[in-house]
Order: sequence, then C-alpha cells, then structure tokens
Amino acid sequence: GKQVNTEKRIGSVPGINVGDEFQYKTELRVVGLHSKTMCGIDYMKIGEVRLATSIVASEGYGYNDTFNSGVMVYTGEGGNVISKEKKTEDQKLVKGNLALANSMRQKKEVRVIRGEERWDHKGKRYVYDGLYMVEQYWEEKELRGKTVYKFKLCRIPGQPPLT
Amino acid sequence: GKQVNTEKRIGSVPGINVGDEFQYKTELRVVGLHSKTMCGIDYMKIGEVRLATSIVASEGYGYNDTFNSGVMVYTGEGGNVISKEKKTEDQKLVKGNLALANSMRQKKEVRVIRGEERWDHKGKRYVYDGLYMVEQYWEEKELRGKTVYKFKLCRIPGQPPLT
DNA sequence: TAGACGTAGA
DNA sequence: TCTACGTCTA
Repeated sequence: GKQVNTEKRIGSVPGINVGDEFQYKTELRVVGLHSKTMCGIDYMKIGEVRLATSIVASEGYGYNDTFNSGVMVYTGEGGNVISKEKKTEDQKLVKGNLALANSMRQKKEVRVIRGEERWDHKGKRYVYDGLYMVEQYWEEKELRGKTVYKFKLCRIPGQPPLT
Repeated sequence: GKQVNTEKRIGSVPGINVGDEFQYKTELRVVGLHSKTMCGIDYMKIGEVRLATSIVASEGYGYNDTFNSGVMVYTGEGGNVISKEKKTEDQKLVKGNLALANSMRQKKEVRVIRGEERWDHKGKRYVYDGLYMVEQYWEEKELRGKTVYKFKLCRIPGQPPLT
C-alpha cells in the first residue's frame, strides 16, 4: 500500500539505532519498526508459525507493564483490558500473544519500542529500546478474575545503553 | 507540544502548494494545514469568535459530501452521523459548525484538504485543494429526522487547477 | 467487518 | 473526560 521503506522482519532494522525517537505510531510503520497502528504486538508468519517482530509498550493505558534494568514484563493483548466501554474477557493465546510465545520457543529476538508520555502530557514519544528475548510467559487472573497473559522479556546484552 | 513547523492560521500556509500530497492526517498537522487528528473541521479563536481554518473531506465515511467544479457541499460535525455504535442525534451549531458559519459571515477563506481513498483501498492520500469561501449553510433533516448542517463552499478563483 | 497499548482539543 | 471525516491487519 503506502511507501514503506522496509520489509517486515525479525531483528534489527537497518538504519535504526537504539535510542532513535519518533513522534507518531505511524512513523514506526514507515521506518519498518512496527507496522500496527494501534496494536501493541506486531508479528509475521514464517511458514505456518507466527513470530513476534516488535512490541510497543505505551504509557498511560493502565497495562501495568514493568521495566527494571533490562527486564520488562509486558501484558498480552485482547480481552478488552483497556476498553472503557466493553466488558473485560479472558485473554487468549492467539495472534500477538501466540506470536510472543512462539518467539520464546524458537528463541527469536523481539524489537521493543517504548511509548513515553511527554512532559507536557501532549502526546507521546516513541523510543527504540533495542532487542529483547522472551524468557517466560504465564497467565494471571486480574480484572474481576479474567485471564491476562504476562510476558517477561530480557534485553539482549551488548547493545548501546539508553540515555 | 510536538514539533509543529507552523502556527495555526487562516489562509495559505507558506511552503504548501495546491496539489501537495500527504499520507497521514498527522502529516497535515506537522506542516500546519490541519491540526485535528480525527476531526474534519479545524478552527481557531480570534478574540471571542471561532473561525474555521481548514476542513478535511475524507472519502469513505458516508457523509455524502458533494464536489462539482469548485463547489463543494460539506456536512457538519457532531450528532454521531458516522458512528456505528452510538445513536444519531441532532447536530448543533457549535464548535466546528459554528466556526464555519462565522467564517461565512466574516468572509474568511478556509483551506480544503481532500482525503481520497487509494486505488488499493489501503489508506488514504490527502491532497491540498486550495482556499474556499463559505457561501451558504443550512439545516437538513436526515437520518431518521435528525438535523444535519450542510455548508456550501466555493473555490476562490485564480488558484492553480487540480490535476 | 471489527479489533487494536492512536491523538488532539474542548 | 469525551468526542472526533484515524489507520492497519486479520
């Protein structure tokens, strides 16, 4: 469709460095970091298996993701977790959640982008945080007993530190 | 907030020419053509009166706008006209609708951007169509008897033709 | 056709 | 907090 510079891929994107900053989710798509405009988990199909390519962890949506010295715990998608109007449901191990699980099993790296709220609370800035490995995932009961998936990702050593 | 190149203004935007094309609604904001990411009518407050700065007429939302040789009829905003979930209501002469009415009274020009669906139906392209004058507006009863505002805008002569 | 970690402004 | 002519993928 649109003029996208790069093909969807797993791993680093040529020309994109750790710490690179973007203003809009759509910019992430144009440069090849993350092709989903509203979803947090992007993935591709290789053969018959879906593998994650990138995740965007955005502040301000109540996902309760955690970040500590290269270790992040990322909440899965689905179940209307952040919807204000729809009923919360169990998350399922499909689509992006399944892709992250597959990336763990096949030991494939995942690009991580952090969407930080601006100081003036006007919009976000998206920063490329580098490559992570999915080390573990599990189910949690939250939000009135509904199932939520959690994914533990660890930053691959040897990458430039974030300033 | 974000790095926007230009101040909000009425009339032409320096450096932007008729026929210039953009890929995303957010690009319109960055170059100073239209600052609303989802709304069709943008406006500014001069003293105590709101005046329209620009409108975006996008295909594919069922607004039934018309375009004929420099004359367009643009549908007002509000009333959940294009919502799939919410009930239709009467549109009111407030916000963008009021701004367009004020622009008519004060004979202020309005920038027009056309959002055209792409050939492959993947996204839109936004084309700057030039300056128009609001010549007339009226109410119509549509959608189960609900009030909708219609604005007749005429393209100011002497501008480059659209190719 | 609907879902999804979107954006800005009132 | 809510509305609003968003935007992509499945």
